[in-house]
Amino acid sequence: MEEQRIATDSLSESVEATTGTMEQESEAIHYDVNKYERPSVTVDVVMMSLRQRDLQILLIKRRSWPYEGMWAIPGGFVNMDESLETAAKRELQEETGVQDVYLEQLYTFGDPGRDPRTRVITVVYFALLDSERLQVRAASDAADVGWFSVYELPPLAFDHAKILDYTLNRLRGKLEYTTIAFNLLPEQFTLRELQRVYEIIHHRRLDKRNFRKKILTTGILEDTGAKKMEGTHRPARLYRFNPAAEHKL
Amino acid sequence: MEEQRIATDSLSESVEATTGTMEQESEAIHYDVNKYERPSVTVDVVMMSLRQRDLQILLIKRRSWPYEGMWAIPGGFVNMDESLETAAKRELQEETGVQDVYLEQLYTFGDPGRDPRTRVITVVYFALLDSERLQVRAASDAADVGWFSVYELPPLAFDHAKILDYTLNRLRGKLEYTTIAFNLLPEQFTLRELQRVYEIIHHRRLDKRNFRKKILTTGILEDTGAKKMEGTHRPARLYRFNPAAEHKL
DNA sequence: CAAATAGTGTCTGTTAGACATTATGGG
DNA sequence: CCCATAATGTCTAACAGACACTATTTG
Repeated sequence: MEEQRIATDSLSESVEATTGTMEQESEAIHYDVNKYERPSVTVDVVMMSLRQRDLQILLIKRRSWPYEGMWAIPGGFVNMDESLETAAKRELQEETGVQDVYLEQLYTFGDPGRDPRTRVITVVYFALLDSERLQVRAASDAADVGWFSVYELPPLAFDHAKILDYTLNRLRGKLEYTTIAFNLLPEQFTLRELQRVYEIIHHRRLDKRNFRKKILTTGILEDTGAKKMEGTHRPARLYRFNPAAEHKL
Repeated sequence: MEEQRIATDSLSESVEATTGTMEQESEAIHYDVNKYERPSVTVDVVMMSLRQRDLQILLIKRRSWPYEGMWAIPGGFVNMDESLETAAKRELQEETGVQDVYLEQLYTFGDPGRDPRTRVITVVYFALLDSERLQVRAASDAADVGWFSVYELPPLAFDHAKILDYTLNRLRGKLEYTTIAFNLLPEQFTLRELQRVYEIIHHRRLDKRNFRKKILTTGILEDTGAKKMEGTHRPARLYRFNPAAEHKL
């Protein structure tokens, strides 16, 4: 697995920008911060979770122009004193009340004219939310916030359909060579539940024996000893993700 | 291959930003573009090429504070009326005089305080330059611009070492499942030259027979019929990349 | 004992990697 | 004919995918 739990940590710390066009200035004091017109910068966060055995994302309904009444990916301005990741976490907190989730920077969209109000550059993050912790807040959703299946999306504001397309592809790609899937599950889970994560994201059925063989031989799972009993059938072993074996996937 | 030649084309066109915090405004006319303080946005471009059988990148020497005298990745402000990609292309053009190269958005760094002058958010792109076309301009390099081996870098301004680390990892990863390597070669090339690209980027030797078998069975190469004769030995077949077979890699 | 889901192994085709010799051109 | 590099095939181990039956629990 390439990413840390908070995927951008290792990179966004103290990385500095080059400022080639400023080079004619020879002293800090000569630099005029108001010399150039500046774009607005926002952060949008694609929040995904497994709900009702489906891969769903959180959208908000726009209450004003432009695209009034349409659904959109939640986002907001980056404050002058907060990092991009902090802004994304704030957005997450505001919309879902959840903290400490998998968060990864996806892509930055910055075409002029993309927002009719002013020049807006948006950095898109995506977050994966553990289905169990999310249940708590599920009921508190306001009327203009909703979870939607990524496979049955409503018409979206701006070009958000493309962003989601991109997100889903990224998620699918990383599923194979990272441990990203565990972020969608509670701490303990059964192999069947893990298989379901893969099936829902890839949108196709997998062979149970091959799946279990593949996962178990990597040694990435740890048997908790506990079992999950539900319904009238044989109980399933509960496993937990073993971060120490992360490199094996 | 996931990326197009200009990798961001399919995504950066007409994608729009959400602006959750603006929702209290109900009419366009009420929106005050000067309401919030805004960060500066720059684009940095990591330009890579194969030179002297080495993977090299272009750096510029800083002439002013901060990090005066240190080497840095070239970059500059994004103009209000140009897209991020256009800004990156402009940067490329200014530094190398080359157009129509592989260009891909990498990551956006935006921590506050990363630039002591003001809040600067930088979108980092990386470009791969065909070694042959580059030769033309090689001599015109000014004293404060230089090509450096990614394996022997000078001390870098800001946290540019981390950016390059990230870039190199991305390049290595994509080498396996995309046709990115062809962007470092002229239109026609021998199998040995292609192998060398892989060897230099992975920084280890590859087995000639296995490499050729793997590449040729994908059908991604087209025999031009021509041969490359140089030195006192058997001439090598010249191939060309067949974009129609791109999906096979 | 019926219903429901958990749990398990074999065979086969494909792929990755180790490895050595012959071919063809120029001087 | 010498030198230098191009070009080629086989064997083996690991992995991916197809495929069917037994185990354990509740009611």
